[in-house]
Amino acid sequence: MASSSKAITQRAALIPVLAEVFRNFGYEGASLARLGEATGLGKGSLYHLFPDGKDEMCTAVLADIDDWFQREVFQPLRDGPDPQAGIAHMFAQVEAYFLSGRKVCLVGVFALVNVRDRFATSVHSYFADWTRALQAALERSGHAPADAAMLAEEVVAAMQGGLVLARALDDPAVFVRTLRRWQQRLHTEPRSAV
Amino acid sequence: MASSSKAITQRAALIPVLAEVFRNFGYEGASLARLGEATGLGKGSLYHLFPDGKDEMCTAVLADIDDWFQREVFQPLRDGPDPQAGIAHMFAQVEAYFLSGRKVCLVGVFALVNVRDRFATSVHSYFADWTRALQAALERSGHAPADAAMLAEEVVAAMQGGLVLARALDDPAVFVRTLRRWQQRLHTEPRSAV
DNA sequence: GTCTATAGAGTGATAGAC
DNA sequence: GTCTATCACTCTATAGAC
Repeated sequence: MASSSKAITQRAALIPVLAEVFRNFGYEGASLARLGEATGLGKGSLYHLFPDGKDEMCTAVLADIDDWFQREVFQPLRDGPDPQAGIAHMFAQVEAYFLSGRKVCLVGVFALVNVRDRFATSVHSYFADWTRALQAALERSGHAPADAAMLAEEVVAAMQGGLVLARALDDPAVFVRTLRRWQQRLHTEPRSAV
Repeated sequence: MASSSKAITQRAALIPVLAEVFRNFGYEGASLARLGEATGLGKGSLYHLFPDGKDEMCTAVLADIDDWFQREVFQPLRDGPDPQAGIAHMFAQVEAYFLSGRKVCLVGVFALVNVRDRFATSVHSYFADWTRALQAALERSGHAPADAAMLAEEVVAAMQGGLVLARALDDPAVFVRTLRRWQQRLHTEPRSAV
C-alpha cells in the first residue's frame, strides 16, 4: 500500500510528480519505489501508463519541461512583439518556475550526469533553444549578433550556475540575485558590452 | 577478471580514478562493478582500502578535491602576496582542472542531486570557501566588501553554469569563454560595479 | 607464524521489467 | 505479484613478504 492518500490516475497529471523525483534524486536515484510512492501508484499502474518504464517516464518529463519552456519562455523571446518585454517575461517565468531558487533544473542535472547518453539530445536542444531564443530577442533589441550570442550564452549559463550555488549553499537568494543582476544589465545596457 | 591491464595499489593513486566514476555517473550510478572495473580491483581490494565501502570512497574523493582546491586556489586567493595574481592563478588552475570544460565539477553534481544529504556539508563548505576566498582577494585588490561579496558569488556561480552549459551543448569552449570574460572584468574593472 | 593485499563466491535486499 | 539481474556488502581463501 502506498503512503499517499490518493493516487493520480491521469498520465498528464502524473508528469510533474515524476519530474520532482527525477529532479531530487537523478535518474539512477529515482527508483520505481520512489516514483510509486510519490505518485501513490503501484508498479503495475506505472507500467500501464508508461509501458517502456522509467525511460519513458523520464522522456515524458523532459518533453513536458520542453513544452513549457517553449511556450512560456522561448516563443515570447523569439516572436513576441516587444523583445524587451520577452526578456522581462523570461526572468519572471524562470524565477517562478524554479521557485526562486528552491527547485533545481532537471535538464541541468542531466547535463552533468551521464545516463548512458540517453537524454543527451533533449538536453542539448533545451539549452540550444534557450540561448538562440534569447539571442534573437537581444538582437531585436539592438545588440549586434556577436554580442547577442555571447550575452545569451552567458545569461543562460549564469542561471544554471545560480541554481547550483543556491542549492549548494542552501540559499535560494543566490539564484534570485543572479537573475536580478542580469535583468538589470540587459535592461540598462542595451548595446554596450557588459 | 578485470579488463584493465594492471591494478592500482595505492589508495592515494586510486582516488582520481574513483573520482572520475563518481563524476560521470553520480553517486547512485557509480556501482561497485563500475568502480572495480575502472580501478582494475576486485571488491575485496576496494573494501580492504575503503572498509566503509562506497561512502568512504566518495568521502575520500571529496576530501581530495577539497585539499587540491584549498592548496591551489583558495589559499593563494586568501593569503597570496598579490591578490590580482591570486585571481589570475585561480582562473588558470580552474581552467586546467576542468580540462577547459571537458570535465564536470563533482561537487556541483552533488549540489544538484540529493544523495540522502550525506555530503551536504562538504558541498556547502567547498563553495563557501571558494566564494569567501575570492571575496577576500577582491577586497584586497580594492573592491568594497559588499561589491566583493557580490562579485565573488557571481563568478563562482558563473563557472558552475559554464560547466553545465559546456557539457549540455558538448562544447567545452563555452566554459573557457566564461572564464575569459570574468577574468577580463575582474582585471580591468577593479573597483566599479560590473 | 604474521601481515597486507588480493580475488571472488555468496549474503539479503532491492532494482527494473513484465 | 513475480521474475531475473544487480545492488552494496561480507566473508573466506589465497598469495607473497618478512
